[in-house]
Amino acid sequence: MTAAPTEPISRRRAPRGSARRNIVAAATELFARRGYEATSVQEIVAAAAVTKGALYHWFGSKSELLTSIYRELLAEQTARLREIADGPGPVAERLRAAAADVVAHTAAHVDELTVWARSAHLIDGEHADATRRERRRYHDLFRDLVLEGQSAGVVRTDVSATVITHTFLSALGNTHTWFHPDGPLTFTEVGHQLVALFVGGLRPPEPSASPTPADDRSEPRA
Amino acid sequence: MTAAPTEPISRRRAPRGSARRNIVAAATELFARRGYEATSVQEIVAAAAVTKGALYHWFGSKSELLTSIYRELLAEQTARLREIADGPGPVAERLRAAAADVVAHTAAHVDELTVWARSAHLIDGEHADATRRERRRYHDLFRDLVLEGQSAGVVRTDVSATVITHTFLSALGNTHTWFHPDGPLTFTEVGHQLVALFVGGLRPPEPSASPTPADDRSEPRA
Amino acid sequence: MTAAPTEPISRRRAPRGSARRNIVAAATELFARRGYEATSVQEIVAAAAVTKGALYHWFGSKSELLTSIYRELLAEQTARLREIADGPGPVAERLRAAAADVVAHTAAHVDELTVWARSAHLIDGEHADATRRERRRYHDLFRDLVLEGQSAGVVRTDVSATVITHTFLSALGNTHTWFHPDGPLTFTEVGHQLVALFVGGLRPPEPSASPTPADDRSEPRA
Amino acid sequence: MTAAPTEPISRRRAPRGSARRNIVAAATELFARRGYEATSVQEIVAAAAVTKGALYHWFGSKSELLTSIYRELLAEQTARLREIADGPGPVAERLRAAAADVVAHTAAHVDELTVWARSAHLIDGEHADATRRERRRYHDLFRDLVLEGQSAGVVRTDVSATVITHTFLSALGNTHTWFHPDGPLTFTEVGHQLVALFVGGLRPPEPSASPTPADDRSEPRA
DNA sequence: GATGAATGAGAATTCATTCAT
DNA sequence: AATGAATGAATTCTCATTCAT
Repeated sequence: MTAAPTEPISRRRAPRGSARRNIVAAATELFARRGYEATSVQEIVAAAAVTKGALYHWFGSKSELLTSIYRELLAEQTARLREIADGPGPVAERLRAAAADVVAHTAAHVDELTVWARSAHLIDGEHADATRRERRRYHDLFRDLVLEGQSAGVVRTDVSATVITHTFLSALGNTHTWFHPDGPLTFTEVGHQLVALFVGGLRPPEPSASPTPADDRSEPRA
Repeated sequence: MTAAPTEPISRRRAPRGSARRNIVAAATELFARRGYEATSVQEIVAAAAVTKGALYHWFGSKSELLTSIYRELLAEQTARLREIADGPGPVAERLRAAAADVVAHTAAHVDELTVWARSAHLIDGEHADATRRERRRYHDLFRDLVLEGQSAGVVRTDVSATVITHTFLSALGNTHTWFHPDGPLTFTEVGHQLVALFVGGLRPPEPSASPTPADDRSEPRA
Repeated sequence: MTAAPTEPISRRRAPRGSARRNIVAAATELFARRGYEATSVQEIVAAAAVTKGALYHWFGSKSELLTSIYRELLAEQTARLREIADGPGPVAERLRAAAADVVAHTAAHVDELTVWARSAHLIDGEHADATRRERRRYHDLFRDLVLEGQSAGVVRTDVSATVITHTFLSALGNTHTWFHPDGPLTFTEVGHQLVALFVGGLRPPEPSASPTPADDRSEPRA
Repeated sequence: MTAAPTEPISRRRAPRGSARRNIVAAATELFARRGYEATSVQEIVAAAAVTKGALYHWFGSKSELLTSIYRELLAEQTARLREIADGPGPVAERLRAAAADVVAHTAAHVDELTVWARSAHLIDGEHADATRRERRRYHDLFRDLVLEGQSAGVVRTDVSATVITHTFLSALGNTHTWFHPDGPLTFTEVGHQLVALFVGGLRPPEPSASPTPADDRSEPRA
């Protein structure tokens, strides 16, 4: 199942002008640098060198603009994860690959992801719901891989696949709050360590009680 | 008979308690539910059944109100962690206890923590800086415990203590985005699993390359 | 797979009829329901399933569209009134027929008439002036019939023909503010009563002072 | 039953400053001269020499401002009508007095009434509903007087009291569309004629069929 | 300790209209 | 005869904060 097209209503045709592209680029940059709420529509159009009317021609609202940016990212990330999950190789290998891919994608789009993490809660309406559903699908894809690992006996079963998935994705989704490019570790190194931590954490525990948890269905809210 | 003298659009009073306490309670609730930026001072005073003047009497600004809420929490959390860290017992035990305490405290104050996580980036000024420094101290306290574990050989050394700390705290700090009280697991169960995952993840990996990483100093940004 | 190319916010097409007719129909309905000012050109074209370009191809402006709708109606109504006024029969009979015709025509076109009554004051320019002159001619036609009745002694002369005319046309033009199809009376019944009231009101009063008023020339403003 | 106070929420106390008064005066004048929709909030505050914030402190919205102006008028008019209706004297006399009073009040407030007549349809929400209910009460008061006249045998019964009431009030409410101060008749003269026409129209018709119409309950919409 | 009217700058959004295609 | 992206100016409304009382 491919991601639903991100557009609101209407017809298909590649924009002749570059207005839409400029708007997205400017908004991405500004949202990342100053935050969604602290960026005014006026600033976006000024940076994109278009008029307000043009922005509202392409996006129904400021929040739809934010949502659009995130949905494009999410669609791409989902496609990649699906490819890995459906690929060949032992599940342990695919799990490691999936984790590494999340790390890489996160690194490549910290800005956009940061903005969404901070401001998603301000968005409501149809678009937001659709986005949350898509995000939910992404999560489920990852969780299914963990479940497969549990079935294969390579992933501990005393922690639910859902908790494992959320933990890993949360840790990743929060790097922006602490990672500093000027720190002693590069993002690549941090990424390796995160993958190692994740993979290591999956190993079944030493002999001790390990009740198989219910395969729960906690829903992501954002 | 002419219409009664007309009045401005405004608040509505209710039997009052302690003004300051009411303000904090109302603000906490509203910030958590709608977000800091989406909550107006007007709404806070209406919910707290006080006037704007009263709010500005107790808090210098809206952002100081947010900061105050978080600082109180942070102080409490820091004190508890310090007690655990400085307590008796083997480091492995203290690590587990610290993790469990973070989980418990997080559960008890999701709202306040969520708000800060989402909106800290909007705040600046003295108060905010001080708060960030305090938050940094909290993080360092936890990391030092991890370092102690690494020295004692009970914690893997191929992942930096900083990364371990951030990972755990991030996973915890994000529970609000996915935990559902109606889901199959109670928060207590999820908490247990998170601690297990954390503790399990700390174990040194099977024989493989494990270069001791530099004890980096990545600074938390928020 | 990346998201499909994104598209602007806009209209949606439906199987088309005659563009111009569709536009008029859609505009009439929307203007009547929500008001002229509260209806955007965008909404009109959406409802008519045409594009903005098409609307501006047929009508020079939004106000010209409104004017056009009303002028067509007015022309028809004027032609009918002229026929009745110039017809055979005693003036009393023609007066009653004219009143009945106004009632019938009003009933058939409440929407269009309502819109004009409410929004004519917003319109200016050549077209609007011409329309107001035409409307004036319609009024004069009716008034002349009343004057003829006064000369013939079948209509009271203590009230000026102008006041009589305006009163009757106003009462008619306002039915939309109070008539309810679900009420106890059908529009036909209400119409009969209005004609009866009009005709009855024309009778000369019982013996009392009745100075013949100047045949004034108060001009309709809208 | 007195008219409900026109204010939105909140407490009572006479405004210290003259801001509110100035706003109402400026708005009344501008709405009358240019129309409600054609008058911007900016123009109102400029004319009232207050800031936008002050306007929104006293009125929740532009439409609430319009509604307030009308409601005050309506309350006054209702009070006067009630006094007349409940007064002493034969019903025929009270009917004439009521009509004369409506004419006088209309003359004194053409501007405000014109604005409401033209723009009421743009207003919705709570305030508008309340206003329509109040207007409905006014209408009922008048109609009850007509009904009393019908019972007493001084008013024709072949036309329903509701239709009579609406007709008279509509004719009055529409004077603004045609009366010209520069015309041959003063408003006082026109008023006298309208009252004469109304009173004359009430007389039972010459011998002819006159079925007592159902005492209908058509609801005014505006 | 508190009030609440007033500020003033700026926010998002709407809209009739144009014009290159 | 029609398209639809783009315009640009204006619109209503919000909001944290102040200050005379």
